[in-house]
Amino acid sequence: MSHKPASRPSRAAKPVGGENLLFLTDAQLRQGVELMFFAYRDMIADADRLLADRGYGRAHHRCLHFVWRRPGLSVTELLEILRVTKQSLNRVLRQLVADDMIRSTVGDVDRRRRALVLTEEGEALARALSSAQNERMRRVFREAGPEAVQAFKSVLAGMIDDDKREAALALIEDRDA
Amino acid sequence: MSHKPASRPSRAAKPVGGENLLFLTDAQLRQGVELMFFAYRDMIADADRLLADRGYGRAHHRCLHFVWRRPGLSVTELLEILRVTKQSLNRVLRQLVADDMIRSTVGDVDRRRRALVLTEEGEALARALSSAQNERMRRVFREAGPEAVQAFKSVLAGMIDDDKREAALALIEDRDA
DNA sequence: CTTGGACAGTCAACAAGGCTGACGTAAAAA
DNA sequence: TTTTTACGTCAGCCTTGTTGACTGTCCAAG
Repeated sequence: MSHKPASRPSRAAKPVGGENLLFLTDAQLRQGVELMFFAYRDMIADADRLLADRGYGRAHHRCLHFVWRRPGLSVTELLEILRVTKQSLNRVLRQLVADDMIRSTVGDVDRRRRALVLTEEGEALARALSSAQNERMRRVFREAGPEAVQAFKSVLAGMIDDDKREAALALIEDRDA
Repeated sequence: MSHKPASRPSRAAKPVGGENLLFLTDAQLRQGVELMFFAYRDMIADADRLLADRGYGRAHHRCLHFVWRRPGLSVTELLEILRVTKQSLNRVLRQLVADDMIRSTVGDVDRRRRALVLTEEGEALARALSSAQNERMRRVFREAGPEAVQAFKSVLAGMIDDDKREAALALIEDRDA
């Protein structure tokens, strides 16, 4: 998927091996990295404001979000998604359970596992956070158009570690239509 | 906010005003946000490994990076780019100066300002960090092709806060060709 | 059946790096 | 001269990352 044959025999600017590879200079690559920094910084800020109101941080956000998207997942599964240590997650998780945002129940088949699900209040917050970020996304996507959005997503997907890409893409799949 | 199809007087489920707006559903937007999370997580990990070897963190990385890209910038300018408080920056900056990575000299025209520049050692580290991230970017960009890269950058630029976009784009401009 | 290893989860203690607020100094601007 | 600006620093707080030890559960080999 994704590709886009990089065709275009160029001819003008700076042909290299029959192709224009100007978009692969160090400066171009660096710009990509820096744009990720700035875009991520501002994107996350929308939700941060909502979280601050309730005394939560980004860790709570990430936790709520993925429990929302994968109700019933275990602590270990969540750890793999977030790539933090158990205690980092557990501290936040304990808080969210105490605040009645997340319910943690003993697993049916394996009683060592916990099944994590959002309460109604938790889901309301998860949805509010998602909406805050979607507003920005919607404006940008609309201005960019469907093809640019597709390209944007392909490039981001390509940046995920090879051995984790499949899991990540499966995770973000739309599941409730 | 956050509705579903953002208009559409129903009818079928596709064309609106002659265009297909399926790429603007909440699920699509959420996928964009999540892809940013996963891509950023893995992109930053490359540099993190290098930093950990020297006992530095991401704060040091950001600091080194922007002093590298804008040699001679002042503390206040750096604060505006990073959006952190003076104390957060100063803690890290003091360390980097002590480690002889950054040199802080009194400004020429305004002696209240400090002009921050990298030492040779600092520049070597900044380049190494950049290279680590460029490797991933290069592979992804090459696979995506120039048009997708252009789209990717446009979308990211669109995500930056309106009132900060100009400054950010000016900052990432190639300056030494 | 028992026992030992592996796995899931919890908790304690610590470090990094954000934050606010207050204060001091030097230099520029009014 | 007075005020404002740029910078540095102290004290103290909070979130969120880390490691390491611990409990409880499952499963398989003896």
